[in-house]
Parts: sequence; C-alpha cells; structure tokens
Amino acid sequence: MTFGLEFDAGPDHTARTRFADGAPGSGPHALLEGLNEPQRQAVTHAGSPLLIVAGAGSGKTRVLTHRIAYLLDERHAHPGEILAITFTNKAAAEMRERVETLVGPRSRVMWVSTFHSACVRILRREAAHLGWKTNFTIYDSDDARRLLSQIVKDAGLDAKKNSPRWLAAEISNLKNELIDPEQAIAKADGAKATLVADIYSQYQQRLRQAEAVDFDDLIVETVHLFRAFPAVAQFYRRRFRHVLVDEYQDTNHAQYMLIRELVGHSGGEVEPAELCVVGDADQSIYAFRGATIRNILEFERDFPDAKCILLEQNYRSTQTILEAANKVIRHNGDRGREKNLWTAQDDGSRILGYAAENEHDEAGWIAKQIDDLTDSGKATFSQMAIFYRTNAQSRAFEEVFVRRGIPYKVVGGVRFYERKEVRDLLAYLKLTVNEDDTVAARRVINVPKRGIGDKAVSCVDVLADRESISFPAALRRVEEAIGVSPRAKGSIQKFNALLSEASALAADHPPEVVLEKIIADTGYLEGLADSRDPRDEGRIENVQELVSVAHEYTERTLANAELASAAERDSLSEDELAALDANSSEIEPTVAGFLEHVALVSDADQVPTAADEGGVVTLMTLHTAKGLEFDAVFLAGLDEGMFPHERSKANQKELEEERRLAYVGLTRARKYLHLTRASTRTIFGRPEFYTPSQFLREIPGELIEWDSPDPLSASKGIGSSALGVKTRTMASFGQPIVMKEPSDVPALDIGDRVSHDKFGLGHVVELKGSGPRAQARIDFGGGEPKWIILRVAPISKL
DNA sequence: ACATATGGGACAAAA
DNA sequence: TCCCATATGT
Repeated sequence: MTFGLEFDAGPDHTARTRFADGAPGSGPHALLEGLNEPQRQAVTHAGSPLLIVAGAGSGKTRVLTHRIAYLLDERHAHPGEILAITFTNKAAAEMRERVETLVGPRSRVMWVSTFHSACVRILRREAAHLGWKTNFTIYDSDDARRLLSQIVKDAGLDAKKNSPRWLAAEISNLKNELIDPEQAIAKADGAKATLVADIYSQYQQRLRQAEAVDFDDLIVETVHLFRAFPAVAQFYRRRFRHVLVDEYQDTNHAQYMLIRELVGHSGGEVEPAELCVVGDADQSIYAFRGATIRNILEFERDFPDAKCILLEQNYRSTQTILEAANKVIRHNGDRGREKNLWTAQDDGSRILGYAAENEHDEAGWIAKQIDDLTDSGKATFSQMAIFYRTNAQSRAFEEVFVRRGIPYKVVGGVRFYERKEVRDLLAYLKLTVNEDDTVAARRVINVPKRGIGDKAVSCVDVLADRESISFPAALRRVEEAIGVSPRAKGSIQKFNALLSEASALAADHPPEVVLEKIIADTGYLEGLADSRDPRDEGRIENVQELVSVAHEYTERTLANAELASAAERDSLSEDELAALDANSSEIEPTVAGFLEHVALVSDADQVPTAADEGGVVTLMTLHTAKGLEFDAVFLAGLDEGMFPHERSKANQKELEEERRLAYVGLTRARKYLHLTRASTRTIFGRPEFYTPSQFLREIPGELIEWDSPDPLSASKGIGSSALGVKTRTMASFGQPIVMKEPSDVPALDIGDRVSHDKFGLGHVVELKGSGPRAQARIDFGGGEPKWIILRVAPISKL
C-alpha cells in the first residue's frame, strides 16, 4: 500500500481491487472504468504523439499506469516495447508495481526508470562503441568539483576567482544545451567564456582518462552515441515502440533531444515510436538545472500532429486549498495553456495560519498542531508533512520534535552519501571497480594517514603526466617515480597491494564483503577511534551504516533478480530482449551495481511510506515534495527572502519559478493546510528580520484563519514567546528518530546484557541520567564502550 | 608529514 | 555556526 504518492487520485478507488488479479483479457471497459472522459481519451489515444496536460492532483499517474496496461492488454504491445521515464526511482518502482497489479508479472520486463538510470543502462551496454570500459565511474557533483579544483590548481589559476562550484555550474549549463568543448571554444565571446570553455575541455579530457562521466554526461553521451552510431539508435528505436515521459515540464534540452532520438522521426528506417508525455507548466521547478518550460509549451509544434488532452478535475484537495493555489498561480504571466482546475469536493476547513516570533516558535506551533491532529484522529503521522524552502530550516523542527516525542524523518539535507567517511569508503570501492579513478585515488591515498604527503603525491603526478597515465596507474608504477622517499614508496606499495586484493575480492563478492575487507585492511575505524576530533565519534556509526546499506542492496538485488527471472519465464521474450536484459547490472549484487545505485538514488526515493517506517511525519524541501500528497501539510517559512528566496527576487523568471514552487506546495495537501512564518530567524548565528511572504498576500484573506495576529494586517502583533530551546545537533540524517514511550524505555542495571539493532550484543558498564535523559554506557565488544540514549536507541534488554 | 590555529565563506533547489 | 582551505608550528 502506497501512501504519499499520487497513485490513487481518481474518482473510483475500487477499480484497483477489481483488477488485482491482473486477469489477462479484461475488456477495455474494465481498464477505463472509473475514469473521467479526458482520462479515458488519454488512456486510449493511439497513433500520434500525445501531450497530457495534467493539473495537480488530476490523476495523471493513474492515467499513465492505465494507459500502459491498455497498451499491453488491448493494443497487444509487448512489455519489452515500453519505455517509461519517471522522475524518481521510487516513482518508477511504484509504477511498475501498479501496472503489474493490472496486467500481471509480465510487466516486469518493461523499462520504467529515470532518465539517468536508463542512460546508464544503455551506456554500459554500448560502452564499446564509445571506446569506454563497461565499468566506467559516475562522478557526482562533489567528485566533479574536486576534479575542477585540481584543474584550476594545475593551471595556476586563482581558485577564489574560479571556484569549482561556479565552473561546475557553467559547464553543466553548456552540457545541458548539448554544447561540446569544441563548440564552446568556438562560440566563446569573451575572456570569461573562453576560460570556461578551456577548463571544460580539460575537464572532459580528465574525465575520460579517469574512465568517468558526470551526471550530465549520462544524458549527453547517450544522445551523442545515438547520433554517432545510427545502427545503435535503430536498435533502441526498434525495441521501444512506446515512450512515455512523466514530468515533461522538467526536462532540459539534452533530455528533450534524447527523447527525439529514441522516438525517431517519420521517414526513418523505423516508424517513430508512439510518444506520450505528461506534464504541467505550473509545476515546473527545475529551471536552475536546465529544465526548460519550452519543451511542454512547444510540444505541439515539435510534434506536428500531436494530440493534447487536459486533465482539469482535481481529486485530491478541498475547494479551499485549490482556490488558494489557483489564486497564487494566477499571478504568473507565462503559463502556457491555461488550465481551470476544479474539484467536486466541499470547501473543507479553512487554511490555518500562524505568524511566529521566531523559528523555534514556528516549529513549536506546528508540533502542537500535529499533536492536535493525531489526538483528534484527523490525521496520522505518516499522513503529515512539513515543507520548507531550504534544508537548513529542518533543524528547528528536529529540536522541537525530539523534545515532544513526535516521530519524524528528514528527507534530504546533509545527505548520508555526502559524509566524509562515507565518501572515503566509496572512493575505495570505486577504485576496486575502476582502476583509473583519479579523483577517488587522490581522495584516499592518505586516508587514513599512512605517511604519503603532498611531496610524494606531486612526484607521482609528474610520472602520470610524463607517461600519460591516470594517477592511480602511476601509483602502481611508483618504482619509476623520481623523488619519492623510500618510506612513502613503501606506503604506496602497501596501498596498491590493498587495492589489488580488494579488487580481486570485488570480482566475485557482494559489496558489503569488499567493504568490510577495506575497512579492516585500512584500519579505517581504528583511525576514527584514535582521533581526538570530536566529529569522528559519530562517523564510526556511519561506517557501520554504510555496510548495512550495502548489505540491504545485496538482499534487494537478489530478491529482484528472482522476480525478474520469474517474469521472463512468463513472458515470450525474444532473443534480442534476453540479450539486452542479461546485461542489466541488477541481476547480481556487485560492487559496481552498488556504486551505481548510490550514485543515482535521489532524495525523493527516501520518502518514508506508512508501512516501512511505522508512521512518521516527513520533513522535506518543496522540491522533494513534488509528486507527493498528504492529508495535512505544513508550509513553513513564508517570509520574504526565505520564500521567495532572496536570490530569486531580482529576476522575474526566477520569481515565477518560486511561485510555481508555492503552487506545488499548496496542492500537496488533501484536507488540512497550514501556513507559517516567523519574523525573526537566526541566520549564520545572527538574528535577521523578515516580513511576510508576498505569496501569503496572494491568497484571499477569507481562506485563512490566523491562530496569531494576522501578519498581513497593518497592526503588528506579538506572537507567543520563544521556547528558548538550546541548540543541539541532530546526528540523524534520514534515519527516522522514533521516541519510545517512557514505559518502553528498558530499565537497565550495570551488568545487564542488551541487544542493539545496529551494534549487536553488549553489556551495560555504566549508567547516568534518568527519565528521558537516561543513558547507558554499553560495551559492544570492539573498542571503547559507547554512551547510548535509551529513549531513542534501538535497544532491548535480554 | 602531521597537528593545530586561523580566517573567510556558506545556505537555494538536485540527479 | 559550521566547514573547509591555508598557514604555521613540531
């Protein structure tokens, strides 16, 4: 059962159970039952490109899944002929599941994935055409910045004036426009553009030498592949007879061209595939990463005989919520095809507003509303969410929720995979798969400390340069390097030996095994334990967490492989198909597959479902909230400068994007919508003052009931007093914190044996504090005993 | 080569 | 406030 995702939007919720058997041959009317007229047309339309303009909550996912089922059942498409692109991996998984309940397990053979996953799959398979190794590495933005920083340093440029961050953004923009380094140099119209183009060119060379690609390359190189090798393009065009794209308004130019390449054109050797895109110009919120609203606005010009269907009935929200959202979005100029979103629902409750004194007060009020909603049975924790503009805003909520015992999960923010210790270990893993990964090698050559300093590294650099080999390749030939001290040379040789052993292990072992070996051989944990840096203590836990994540990946992959082979037995798969799918990295749990998984997970994939987290309130940015829905929504931080964000206010286009973001936020709510602001916020340790967001003003006043003085009226009211919470850093990224009831906190004595979900068995050696603050020092066998907070630890007495 | 001190910039959103 | 890069000392 899925909560949060907008799969069930539709007038008839019973339809799903009716098809639960996936009985093949259920008539067309069965799949169309419970759909409104435009939804039906969208499901059955055949023969020409189709644009579905789907307003928020108009049941688009329902339409997409039913359309796919219809293609399979009524139009006799083979599941292997379908390619559906979704925005997140999670949405892809859910879509596959939904289609499966409609048509049965044969649907497993469809490709339902994100742009990036689909491209990786194609690129790995066709790597030889491009002269690449199959195991190329995917660099994320941090890796890319490190590489750029190295280039800037080597070129002797001022690192301050040419920040890697800025260069990465410039290069990304060029790639999104499908401009390669040569074209960039040719069209550069000033010193700045020339510099960027020059660095871009070097950057691409170094990526190739490291057998690596960045995120943008995944798309760009796939387009390039199709253009340079028409036979390859033909192969995929022949295979994918139906291409469906969700969130079309968020595609950038490169993705648009990729779609065109995949679909093909009339007059080509293969008839063009049937294209169906779904989108809503009002929900376009990714212009900052190159998405262009042009793609949806110009669809009918791009594909001349295209059919356009509008879904305007909203099945999600109350009249009040919809009215507020409609009024806000009306302030935007450039909206493309005007939609008139309506609902058959009642007005529902008024929007509840609160103007807080500061961010602690704001969080406190929201916590109280959450308690009230659960106490009155109006909503459960898992059906509530808090949205904010920037990740930094989550902190105040964490503090208050921990104090009040509200179970929650923060999605995104300082991401797990961005932690230093996690990245270090992933760098080792990357090296076991790709022996030329320069960025990874430079990162961990002296981590933990093994006596290899700048001097030794630059000597190896010289060798790498002279021989035109990658940095790690030069490390392997350290004997030939000039000027490396015998001591450093010895260390490098040990490093090389460690890696080659780990690589050998990686050839036929799952990632957690390789990881454990690396942790043991490098003494990574000991390095952290010996450190006097207070931050290193929490890092030990994260190392363990990474091993668990790898293990989970292995288990899940094995389970999936079983399902997939079952599906293949059921379906009439052609040789072509088998060849293609046998190549998928998901059949066996490998280090390479794990790294790919890690590189391509998104924040949105981490949104809890009611089932897997046992009911927690979800906290996330508005961007992550897209595509989700909740009974109760809290939209926090409605202050001028926070939201709309200060940096978007100078530019009309960006301000309109902020407004669309507000529209997305408002339309996530089913029944209860809350809007909050705070007049004072602590930014970089200093108090800053804010005025109410212009978006608040754009909502008709009578729709909002203020639980505080109305911040929009002239008189300035005083909100309730600040809570005076002491700042405390929450170590939980993404791990939901669930506070136990006081009665569930185990009563422990010294000497008691306990079991901890993460650390295993141990015994109590010391106790301190009482009530919610009670802690126990527990010896789990390895190293120093740890202090554990009993109220939040996953611990039980034996 | 490594540990510690210091200063400046970061928090806009993300695969 | 926190994090990182650089400078300085051992």
